[in-house]
Amino acid sequence: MDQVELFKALSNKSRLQILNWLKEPETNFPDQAEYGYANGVCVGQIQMKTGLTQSTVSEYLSTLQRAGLVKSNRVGQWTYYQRNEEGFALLNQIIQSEI
Amino acid sequence: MDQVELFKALSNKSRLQILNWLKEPETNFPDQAEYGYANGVCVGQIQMKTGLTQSTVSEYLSTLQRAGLVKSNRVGQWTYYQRNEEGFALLNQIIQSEI
DNA sequence: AAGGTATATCGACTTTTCCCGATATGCCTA
DNA sequence: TAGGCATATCGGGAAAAGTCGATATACCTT
Repeated sequence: MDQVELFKALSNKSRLQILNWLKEPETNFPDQAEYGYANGVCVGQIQMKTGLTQSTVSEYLSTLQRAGLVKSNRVGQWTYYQRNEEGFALLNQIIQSEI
Repeated sequence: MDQVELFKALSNKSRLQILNWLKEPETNFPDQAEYGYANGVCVGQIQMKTGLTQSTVSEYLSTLQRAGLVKSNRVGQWTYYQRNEEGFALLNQIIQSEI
């Protein structure tokens, strides 16, 4: 992953919010409860909370995934997203030793 | 400092390079030796190493300063820039607890 | 005071990002 | 297999960032 792309992914208020919300899915996405949180939170839930359009949120999630900050699981017609803590570990490492 | 602005400042290859070079000014800016490194490295040295124009580098340094990642000292007609480690500490904190 | 040097700011152009609506894809169910 | 959802992708208009050359500012020297 390119460092610049990683920081670009973080350079947007909505994307930062999404990452933060996904730290506590139970708290921030209560409507997801009936489907469980094991796979993450589905796009529609995230979209509602952001107030952005579906296409924008889908694209933002792709951006975060390309940056390695989230990972996705497709289950049926839903795509669940959750944080990818390995990506955050890499981010920390970049900041500690490469910047 | 706004988080988004902080990450935007980091979303550019040249600015990342500058920050990295400033970790070891003696190694990366040997021509600065005759003026010392106590106040940092002056804009002209940084400009030469980047290969960008003077105006671009001056603006980039302002961007980094607004983000809190470098600090400047004006001495005569020179402006010396150096890393601001407090800014990096804040960056770490943001990543640890706010993202 | 005049000229020279280092840096900052301005104006402009190009490229990228933001965010949308429309459409396509994939999957599920009747 | 048709229709209905959930998500992804496409195309585009507006705003922001990247980068330059030209000009302004500040300071230093003579």
